[in-house]
Amino acid sequence: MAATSFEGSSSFCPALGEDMAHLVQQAQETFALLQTPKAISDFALFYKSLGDETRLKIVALLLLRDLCLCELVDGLNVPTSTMNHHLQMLVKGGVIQGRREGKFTIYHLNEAVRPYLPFVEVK
Amino acid sequence: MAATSFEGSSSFCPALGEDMAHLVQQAQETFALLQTPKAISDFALFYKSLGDETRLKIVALLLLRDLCLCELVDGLNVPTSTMNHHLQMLVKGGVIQGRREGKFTIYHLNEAVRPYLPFVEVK
DNA sequence: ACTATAAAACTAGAAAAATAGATGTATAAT
DNA sequence: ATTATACATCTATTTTTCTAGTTTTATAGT
Repeated sequence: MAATSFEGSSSFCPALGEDMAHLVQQAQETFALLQTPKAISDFALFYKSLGDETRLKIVALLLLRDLCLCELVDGLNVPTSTMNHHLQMLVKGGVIQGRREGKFTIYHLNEAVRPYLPFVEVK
Repeated sequence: MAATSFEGSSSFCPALGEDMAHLVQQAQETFALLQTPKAISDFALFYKSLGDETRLKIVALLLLRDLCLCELVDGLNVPTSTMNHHLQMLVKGGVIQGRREGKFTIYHLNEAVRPYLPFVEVK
């Protein structure tokens, strides 16, 4: 019945069904990213949170020193609610943390992410 | 006329207008990211292109070896046109490159981006 | 060579889902 | 009461995904 030599594959690609299934399995064993649904969703959130020009400017300022929301509003000239929205995206992405100090919330870059910011000058 | 001590600033934030303007200027001098509109847009595109679960899976597979579109379709089980769209986003983001070989387009990870992929196991 | 066929990749367009940004209100600290 | 932040909601825009159709390349047959 089967007209082709490869069961389950109707493709003439370089690597057929069997080969790709094997490669996908190898990737799952190699990268923590692929081992749980949460892992991959966390990584996607991390990159997504950095994929916006305003948020990159926020990160650049936080690389120099910790800043509160109102300072960032002042420096980058965006509305408070918009700034708050962007800061929460960066918190969800694991890029920054906020700590309450009196009536201010001071935002701080997670040091662990520094190596993954290509625009940081490495001396 | 001015009721406050700081012209142009109505804020009692830790750092006021003058201070923030200075910090923003310092950031512009420090980070190439902030020096041209194209630079920041390129970085945003880079991160945006990685901020999607399907595209992270593509990158994981391309870390193992070069693959054509149809192999990725076979391995990740998404429609051809959807895969093509994601591959073009990754190309625009500077994460991968494609080269035509006969009727295939082989996609290849740009080696320069490896250090910025946190999910790569470093041995 | 010429034609027909099929595979692989690309493109166009639209529906569905997610996000950016604005407005207004609520909470917390001084 | 004032200031700083958080939140809830809404609209406009963007992104994701899919269907369908087109182009390019390779192969088979004549």
